[in-house]
Amino acid sequence: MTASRTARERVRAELTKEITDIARRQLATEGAGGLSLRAVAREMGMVSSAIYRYFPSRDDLLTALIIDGYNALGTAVERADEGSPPGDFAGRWLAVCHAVRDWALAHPHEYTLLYGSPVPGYQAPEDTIAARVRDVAVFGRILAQAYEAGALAPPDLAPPAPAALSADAANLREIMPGVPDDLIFRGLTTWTGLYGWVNFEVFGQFENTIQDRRGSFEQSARTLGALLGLKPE
Amino acid sequence: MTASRTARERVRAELTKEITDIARRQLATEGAGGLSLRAVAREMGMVSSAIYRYFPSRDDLLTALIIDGYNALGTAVERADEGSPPGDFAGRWLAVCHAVRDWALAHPHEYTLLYGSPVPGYQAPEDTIAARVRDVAVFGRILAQAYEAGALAPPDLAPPAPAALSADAANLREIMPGVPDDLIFRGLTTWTGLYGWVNFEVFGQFENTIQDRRGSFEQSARTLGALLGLKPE
DNA sequence: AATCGTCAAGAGCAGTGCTCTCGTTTTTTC
DNA sequence: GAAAAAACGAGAGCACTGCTCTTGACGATT
Repeated sequence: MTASRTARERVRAELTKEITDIARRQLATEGAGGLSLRAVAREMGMVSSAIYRYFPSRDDLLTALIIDGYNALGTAVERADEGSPPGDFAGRWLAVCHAVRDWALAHPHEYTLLYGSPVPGYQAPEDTIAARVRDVAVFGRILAQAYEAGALAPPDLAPPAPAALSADAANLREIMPGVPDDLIFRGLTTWTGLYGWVNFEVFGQFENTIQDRRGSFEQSARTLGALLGLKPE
Repeated sequence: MTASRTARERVRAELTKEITDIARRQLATEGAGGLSLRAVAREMGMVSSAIYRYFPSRDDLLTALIIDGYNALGTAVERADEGSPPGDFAGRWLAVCHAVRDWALAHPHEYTLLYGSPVPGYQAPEDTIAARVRDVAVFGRILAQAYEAGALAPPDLAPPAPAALSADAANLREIMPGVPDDLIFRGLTTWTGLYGWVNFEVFGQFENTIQDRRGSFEQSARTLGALLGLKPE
């Protein structure tokens, strides 16, 4: 079966892709709630029930789009990271921040699917977790490498992470190997801070408040980077 | 008309409240997408079309719930702030953080309505902005008072806010009067950081990652507070 | 060549938001 | 106090949704 894909399998793969493409376009224009299997079928010249041969339910289609979204975002973040000199950790962090923001602004509805509120009645299955961690993995790598290289000079802020959190720190260390507890939690704060900003911007919370979004964002990203001890070169 | 409310006006107000109450219950159990005017009507023993006498569309019902939500969250945050000694700025900040998180965890679907992705095809009307700013107003007040009292010792992080952002800083100063530009943007970073965390937790991003959510959150809140120069007493 | 699995099509079910009309009731106006 | 006006609940109906089931045709496998 691995050898020669039958014609049927080929056309099936093509139709599946066509469905997700149309669905992604609908998603981009209408948003997650406006995604309609019937409309997709209509646009394909199919009858609505035929779609169910390819996606057993609307949620399964959504899941496919979500996985695609995680991968697209992950790829964008990875590319951005690779575009900076490996030793310029502050620059890499900033590049990652902009990659996340740029991608989110370019694909607001897909971003919403990933980091916005869960779709009504839908809950992400396990299939998504593999793709979900790609962006944060990049961040963890930067932080771990910067720490290992001794390039971090984190400011001496008040409270170190209490010992009670060491178990969670150990979990998080999978993504940031070798990093001490306190810095792990700073990293967590930094990461959620990044997405907090992007959420606010994508969801329109800055509508009448901030004009220079990119400038303010960069300022925020730099501040968060400084929190980790990342010094611009 | 202000004098004697007619019987009709009274029953109208009561029915309106009953509708929003039932809708809020539905929202709590089903989520935003599962909110159905027909279901509300059914539960009230009314015919579905009658609801439209009170709310001209589903979006208007949602708007009412959103305004209620902003007010509930605003009240919770204000109460939390008042529960701390006025001079203990770090304590007030921490109390506000926990108030936001506690309210969000207690009313996840309402929180989603406020800070999650916008509901499909729905965009918040102007009516909401009055209630929307209550929580951030509390934060701005704490920061402004702390600065005025000379209680802030913000760490010397790398980049001060560039002059290009001074216009936006001036806007934000409405909420944090007297605070210098750089601190205003640190405040913005702090605030978005808080909601970034809460979003991650409410939307299930921490599901298999963090066990001690409250502890980790507090660590993050303290770190963000330290970023502002808030020193615990 | 016959069989078996896959497929598109169509009808149909239950549900949705929303509109319109039709009597009835309440409020306002004269 | 009677007449006009406004508000109201009920009901039918439209267009739409996700989803299921059945039917008949096509393609792949033995």
